Amino acid sequence: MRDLLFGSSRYGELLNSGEGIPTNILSQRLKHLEQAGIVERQDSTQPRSRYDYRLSEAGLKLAPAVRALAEWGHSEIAGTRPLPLQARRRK
Amino acid sequence: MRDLLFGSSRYGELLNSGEGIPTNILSQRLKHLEQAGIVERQDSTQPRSRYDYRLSEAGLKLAPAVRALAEWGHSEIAGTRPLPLQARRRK
DNA sequence: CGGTATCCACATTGATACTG
DNA sequence: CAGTATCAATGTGGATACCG
Repeated sequence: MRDLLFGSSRYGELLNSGEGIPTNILSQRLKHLEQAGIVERQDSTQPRSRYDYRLSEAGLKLAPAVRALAEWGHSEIAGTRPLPLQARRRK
Repeated sequence: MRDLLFGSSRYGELLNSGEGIPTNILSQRLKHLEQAGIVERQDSTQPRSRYDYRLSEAGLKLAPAVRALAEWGHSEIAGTRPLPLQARRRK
């Protein structure tokens, strides 16, 4: 969710966003989030990409919570990074 | 954490706060949270109580995140209740 | 009152290999 | 590129009984 909020929309981007998440876990999470109505998957318009993942309306509403958690982490847990100031614009 | 934020400070209160949480889980979570520096336990000054649990400084800083999550739940998930407007004052 | 001790079920993560 | 399949390890939650 954090990565979807801040620019990633392709599977490969999520996979290499620094988490080191395995492919099966990522795919499982995306599936769960999609079933929960938080993430939407659509065919990609981009050249080398097949799908675009984006947050649904309900998912976008979680942005403040994600941000609050990230800020807490950054202030209380060493080695965690702050979030970008703005969610990246949709293309 | 939610219950600690909104008035509960005794084990029994947390146990009967509507979650239906078993004693072993509650105690385990309190232990974890204490080790994580989010919750503090101290001897109670109250008559029939032995301990008081309260959020540490770091724990209190999670309040906005807890609130944001609760608000999301209340707006998106049927049957979840909103949070009180204010955290209850310390006695 | 505030916990432990068991025991079990299920969820979650992860590494790794493979596929259309 | 975007996944699935497999297997093992660990985490998490829950019911229930018991304890000082």
